[in-house]
Amino acid sequence: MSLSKAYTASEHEDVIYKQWEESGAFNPDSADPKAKPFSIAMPPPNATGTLHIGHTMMLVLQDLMIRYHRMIGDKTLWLPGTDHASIATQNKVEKLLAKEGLTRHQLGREQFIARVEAYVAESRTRIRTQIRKVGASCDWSRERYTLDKGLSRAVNEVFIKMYHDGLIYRDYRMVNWCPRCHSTLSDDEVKYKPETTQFYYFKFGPVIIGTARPETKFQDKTIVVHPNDPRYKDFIGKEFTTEWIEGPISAHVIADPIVDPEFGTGAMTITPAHSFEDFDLAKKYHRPIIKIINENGELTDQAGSFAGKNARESRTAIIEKLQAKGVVDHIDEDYRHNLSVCYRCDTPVEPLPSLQWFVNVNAPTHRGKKSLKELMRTAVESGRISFIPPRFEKTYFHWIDNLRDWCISRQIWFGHQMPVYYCKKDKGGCGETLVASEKPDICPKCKKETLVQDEDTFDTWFSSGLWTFSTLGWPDTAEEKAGKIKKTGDLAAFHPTSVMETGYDILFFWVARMILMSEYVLGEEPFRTVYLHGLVLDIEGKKMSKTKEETLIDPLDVIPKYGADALRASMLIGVTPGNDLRLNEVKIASYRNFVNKLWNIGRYIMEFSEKDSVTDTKQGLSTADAWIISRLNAVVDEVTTHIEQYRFSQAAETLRSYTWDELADWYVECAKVEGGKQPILFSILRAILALWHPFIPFVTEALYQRYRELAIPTLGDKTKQPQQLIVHPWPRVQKKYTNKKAEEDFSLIRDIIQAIRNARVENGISAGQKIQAVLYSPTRADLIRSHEPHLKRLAYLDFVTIIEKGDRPSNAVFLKFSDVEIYLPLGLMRVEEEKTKIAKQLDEIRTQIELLRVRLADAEFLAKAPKNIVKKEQERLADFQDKIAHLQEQQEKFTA
RNA sequence: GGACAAUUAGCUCAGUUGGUUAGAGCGUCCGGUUUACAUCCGGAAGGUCACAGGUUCGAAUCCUGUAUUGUCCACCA
Repeated sequence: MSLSKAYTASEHEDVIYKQWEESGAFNPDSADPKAKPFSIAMPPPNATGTLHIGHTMMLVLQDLMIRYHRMIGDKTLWLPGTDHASIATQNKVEKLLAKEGLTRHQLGREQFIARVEAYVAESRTRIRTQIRKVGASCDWSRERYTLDKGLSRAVNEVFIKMYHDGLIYRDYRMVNWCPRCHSTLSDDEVKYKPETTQFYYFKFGPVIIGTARPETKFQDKTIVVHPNDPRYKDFIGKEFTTEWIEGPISAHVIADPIVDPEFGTGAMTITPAHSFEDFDLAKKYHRPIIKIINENGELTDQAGSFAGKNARESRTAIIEKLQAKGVVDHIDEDYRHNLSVCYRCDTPVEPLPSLQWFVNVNAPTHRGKKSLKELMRTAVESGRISFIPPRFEKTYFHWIDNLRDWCISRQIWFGHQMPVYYCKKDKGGCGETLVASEKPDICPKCKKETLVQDEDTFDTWFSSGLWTFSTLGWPDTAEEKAGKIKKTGDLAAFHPTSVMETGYDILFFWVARMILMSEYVLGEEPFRTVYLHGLVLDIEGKKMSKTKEETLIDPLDVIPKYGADALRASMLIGVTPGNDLRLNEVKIASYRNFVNKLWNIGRYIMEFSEKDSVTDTKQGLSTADAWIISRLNAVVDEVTTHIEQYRFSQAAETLRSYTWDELADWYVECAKVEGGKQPILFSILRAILALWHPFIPFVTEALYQRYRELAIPTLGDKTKQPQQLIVHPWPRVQKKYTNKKAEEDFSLIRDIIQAIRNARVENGISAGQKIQAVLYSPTRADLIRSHEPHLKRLAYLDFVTIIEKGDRPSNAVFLKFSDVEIYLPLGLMRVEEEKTKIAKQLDEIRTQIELLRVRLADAEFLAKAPKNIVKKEQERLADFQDKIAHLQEQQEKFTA
């Protein structure tokens, strides 16, 4: 079967993926057990539906690293999975239910969870297919899900461990509450939206106070001012009665330096239950915490006639009422601040006091008495974990410094339920709180069957924080004795993982928490390198969103159209770590062309190159042969270094330039002239297919399989030819093929041809028209003579004269490289244009010469610059002077 | 308010520790179906590397400041 003229990705991709999967290549168990391990835990996509372009980004980068390491012979594991994503998934299903006119409360916890599980099962199936579409070579036999039994056990074990270590506590504290999700949110789960709103000034007893949230102020009975504020000095400690929303209220004035005299009127009231700062103040001065807003966002009985009404919606009515009482001093209509909203549903967050579970990040742990904060910090400070790009280390440290205790309980139904049991007093129990991995039948204290499990579930990041090791069989694969941990199985083989590759947007949510968990639980880092990629933006530089269909790139639309390889290339080339990527369809289409070009290079080599004379190689290599092989050697070296240094884009750029500019444009053309080049062409093809494979696995695999069918002997290459490219050894640098002489010789031939082509176009010679050339060179005539057929074909010449000495033609276009002079006697030569061109060149070179002369006359430069640089500059000057002499010579010929 | 990026050709972006005349892709212009590829080939035009200082023999690259854009963090009632 021959290859088609154009590469149609959709005809190959699914077939090839199936072959890979069935071959077992994805599973590290098929690698040499003694090989060096390389592992990546795939960031588990949320089980909320479908993959988007951001997921493709991570898959593509990770697959590149995984394929490279597999090819260099590492025991390579890429472990895939999905995250139950408690709030996100619950919200999604709630939205679906809403379409049926149902709420989760109507269904009840059990039925609701069943609905969510069904939805998740469907999502997971869909996600698996989508991951395959991108070409991700992950080990499906080790796929995990955060709600798997083993992983759920891991969550309980860690919680219990922390509890007994004194790191977990339950407290009535201010939390971020989302009235829509009906749950707490951690500090990181709160987003801020700039907003312009009203800021109200009220006459409150003797002072005027300002607020943006009058609906929280029903029971404000304390005024705070700055102790040194002269305006209020006399009021401090005084008590008074004032007219307020629901009638007169008595309040008194205290002083605290927390108040900023510059802000508003410099006087504020304390709302203990609905502001983080006020809560702390209220505790400091022993004020009662009175809840004005409940968990539904409604006003409580404390709001008198407003009780039961939505708090935010009541604001206008409250203001009207206060206005009627003449309490409103004035209203600032242009108050700009940030509104706190839920990161999952955009609903304004209500700070309110609530009884929740927290992780203490400052208390000493059993790991050398270091706090969790310190553990997180030292893992990076010590250099055990490094970031790419490194600047994110600063961001990470800054986050740690500002970290407060982590609220881990959520009032969400879907997730890991807290392993906490209460002996209920209202059932006749003793009120004991019990933390245990399994529910005990009876209360161990009062021996009654009165235990009820805590209804709350864990913050989803608590479980995903364990991802690098819970997926490798922890806790069964580790044993801790006297502070020493013994790992077994996959955990011993693959942890710490090698690289964590993810978007910088979840640095805090996830990356930091994985470091926390692994350092605490295992006393080792979860990964050695953190590679952070940027966001995928649309052409306008905005984050892609489903609502903007015109600029949205959906991998599932694009892959069938352009191929997964094209999409992969467009996300790998011209992209640098940590920087956002603007993506559009035009870019993907251009890489489709790029893939097709590679296909055709392969197709030419395998199906059109001359098949005879395998023996030719015995006669030695031609200049072109030696050159392309020498260059390949350099390219293998460069590409390998770039990949090892995580410079993927530069690796691809190096390869692209070799494949196009050297192999396709020059060597293949020379091979046509010289003939009988199959062994070399095949050898090079195989190497570049291997080098390209991590970037564009499908087209390279498709070509390789055809290659194997043909079984053409290659040049001195004894490396194994496995059935599939995915397990082909990575090309190695072979120093004996490095040939600087051939590189120099060939570049002279190339320069000559290019100069002739250029002169042809500039003199209006049509592409098909053959011309004559006279080449003069005292030292390189033999080399040129041996490339006469090349010159003829590639520069479109019908007659070439090559001489060492003697007369040169006059009235011809004249070009020069080192001692090679080229004369093109063109009948219709454009004399004026030639003259102008020469004059322009002379100008440019003279400027350069002037610069160089100044530099080389500079004593400081000569004294301080390295010798090789000085030497280079001297050579350049000589070169320029040489050139200028020839240009002048040429000029004279025209004027003659 | 603090921090971090980015600013290089019309567009999207590279440019590894400072060292030739700063590169690529796309786009533009001119020419072309030469038996792998028009999803192609040949040729060309196009940049005072945001701005102002500084360090250096030498700066797109290092330092300081400014401007613009973006992101993150904090947040005052």
